Amino acid sequence: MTRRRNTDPPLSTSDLHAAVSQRLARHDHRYTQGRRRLVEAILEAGQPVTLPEIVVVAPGLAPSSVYRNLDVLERSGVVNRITSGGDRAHFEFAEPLMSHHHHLVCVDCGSIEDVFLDDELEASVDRSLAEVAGQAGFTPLRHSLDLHGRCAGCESD
Amino acid sequence: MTRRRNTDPPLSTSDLHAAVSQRLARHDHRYTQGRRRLVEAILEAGQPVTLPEIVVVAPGLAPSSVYRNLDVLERSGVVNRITSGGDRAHFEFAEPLMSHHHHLVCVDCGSIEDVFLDDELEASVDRSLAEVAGQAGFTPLRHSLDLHGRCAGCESD
DNA sequence: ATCATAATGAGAGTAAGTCTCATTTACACC
DNA sequence: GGTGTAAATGAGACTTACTCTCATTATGAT
Ligand SMILES: [Zn+2]
Ligand SMILES: [Zn+2]
Ligand SMILES: [Zn+2]
Ligand SMILES: [Zn+2]
Repeated sequence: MTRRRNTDPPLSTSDLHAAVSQRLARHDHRYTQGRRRLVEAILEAGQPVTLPEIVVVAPGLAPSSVYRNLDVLERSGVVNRITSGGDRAHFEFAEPLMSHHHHLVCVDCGSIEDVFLDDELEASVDRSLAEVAGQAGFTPLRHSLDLHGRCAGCESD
Repeated sequence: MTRRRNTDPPLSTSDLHAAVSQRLARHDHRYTQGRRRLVEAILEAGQPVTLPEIVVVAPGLAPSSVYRNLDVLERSGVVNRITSGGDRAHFEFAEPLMSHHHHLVCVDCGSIEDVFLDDELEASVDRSLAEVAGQAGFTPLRHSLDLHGRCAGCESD
């Protein structure tokens, strides 16, 4: 598994758009204005976002279209859907558009924050998971590692 | 974080019931017949189960009561809710009623299988997570580590 | 046994997310 | 720049996993 590292420089906005366009084209999808605005809304957020958060940042986007396009972007490898944060799904850019990382999930408010672990630990995790997967006849795609707890805001209440 | 290990002997059924009863009592809840049957259904499954799977194994349990009781059991520290497997939540016994472990999540069928990693890796993971949590002012409770991929059944299609 | 309180269950209600379909937009070709 | 074709859009109906309500029943303490 080769992946973007914490120490890699971030993609520029134009590189991001180019990469998204390329991935959509590979799946015979068009990079329309609505999808551009959706991608920019996720980029501006800088953290995993829910649908209402997207619509606030990018008003005028129809919820039904945003849902459909998040689906298209997910299937095209542009975004990841995160289901750890309560009843609303969060979305963020998928690797390699974003460096490999993990999440602090608040059990009270459901907010999700990105964190980066060092590459040695990631390698050990992948090795161990590959081993148990092999024993189960399971074909690995990616791992997710969340720390559940209370964020600074909720802890102080 | 002290936790049950892979190498610990499993709890006997009567020990399980006693532990569940104690945890419920601690939260001023009663260990009723319905809750006993629910706990036994989860025990018999031996893997994380969804509500329909519970109702098949334990017919006669009213879905509304099962949902309510899964909630009570979760708040009492008896079961964990797993939301990684598609649109239905899966439930399993929480630590320390079950040894600490992780999940193989099939991206096609949503099934979830338990896997156990060695204690050294778990310790490294906890150490790294504690570090990034501290930097973010985040209070850790537990980690979750899933491997997403395709199970043997779905891969062969 | 009695009592106070918690649990039950049938069904109504909620809300995140999906589907439908008439209209609009994007791209390929000229 | 026009034209044609297939994909994308969006308003709203629909689905469904789950929660809530409330009249009835089971539970455990005394
Ligand atoms: Zn993230
Ligand atoms: Zn990782
Ligand atoms: Zn498990
Ligand atoms: Zn672990």
